[in-house]
Amino acid sequence: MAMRLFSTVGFDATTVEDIAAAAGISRRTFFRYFASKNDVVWGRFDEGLGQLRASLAAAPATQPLGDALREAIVSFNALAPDQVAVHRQRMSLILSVPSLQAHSTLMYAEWRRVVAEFVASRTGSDPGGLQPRLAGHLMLGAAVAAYEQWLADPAAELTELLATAVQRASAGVAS
Amino acid sequence: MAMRLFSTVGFDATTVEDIAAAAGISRRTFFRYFASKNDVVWGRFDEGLGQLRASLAAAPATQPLGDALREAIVSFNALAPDQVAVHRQRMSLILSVPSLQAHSTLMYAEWRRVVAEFVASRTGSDPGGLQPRLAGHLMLGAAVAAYEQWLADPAAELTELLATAVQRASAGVAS
DNA sequence: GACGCTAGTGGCACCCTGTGCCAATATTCG
DNA sequence: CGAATATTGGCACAGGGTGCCACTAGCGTC
Repeated sequence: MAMRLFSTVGFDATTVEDIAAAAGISRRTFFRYFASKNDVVWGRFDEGLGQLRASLAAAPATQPLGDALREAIVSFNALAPDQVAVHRQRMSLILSVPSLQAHSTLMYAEWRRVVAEFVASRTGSDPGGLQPRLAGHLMLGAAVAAYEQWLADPAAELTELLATAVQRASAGVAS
Repeated sequence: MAMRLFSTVGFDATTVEDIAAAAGISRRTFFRYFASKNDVVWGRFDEGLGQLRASLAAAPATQPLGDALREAIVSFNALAPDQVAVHRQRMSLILSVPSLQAHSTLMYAEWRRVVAEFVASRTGSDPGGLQPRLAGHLMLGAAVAAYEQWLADPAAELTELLATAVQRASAGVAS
């Protein structure tokens, strides 16, 4: 609903007042449902993080670190066909609107933490150490690069781009 | 000057009004020197980017891609001993204050572009392609991970952390 | 020195996001 | 039904950021 406004009027040009009016609630109430205007675009991202965490935890211990990460990240970003258009819209906003681009970093921080903790648990190291932290950053970088590429090329397959990018990036993760 | 306020009072608690007053100018004039309060912390970052670009361009063509990137990034972040404390302060703010953390993404975008363009020029590919873009993200991830580690451990050597992190990350950059 | 041009400055009003506070209104439970 | 409790909405406010305009400082020219 709000997304419709964002895509027609533009994110910056849409005020919280507008969104609230469209939703039939007051401005004040809007801020009880969303911590910020930015958060509207992200939906239930934190729930998705739980899935990612679970998916990583479920990886067989015999599976190489890089493979486990790749599979989890790819499936984390798998989409039902009818959601592709919406998701493309969403990601397009996140990666192109400065305000959202900036805000994304705060969302990604948690995402990186999930990856770092998994890597730490696998290597028996401190999640705050260089290797797990680096792994989080590299995996994130790969994912974002894949998304940018996906948005730039409508014909491209997100899943493939992600697999390729994560694959390459994981070369730097192996101890 | 403004940094002093940030480190004593805190970034969020310091208003633009405060900064302007401390600098002996008006609020309105402040915004003619800085596009935003966030930008105060970044100083002349774009000038530094020019150096990075030049440093990369100056790398001998025979030097492997990864080595060229590592050397350029390490020297880009080299500091005179008397600037270490200030820089630590600055980076600590950038990496811990949410508002600055978010804003940093916008700064990093240019940084990544520099790396991507260099990689593209080396591999004769499109700077907007997956590989150069991925290289930008991986190098950035490595650099940020190194910085986080540096801040977490006062005894650590930034140069070494950067070299290590970039070294690992560049495994994913080689064609 | 007087004049006019220009760049820098500051003040003002304004919009927007985000938050604290409190009254009003639903909703649920006894 | 009545009381306890969420949910809501209105209001006022702080703070970042911007457009507009008047004022002033500086500087070259005559």
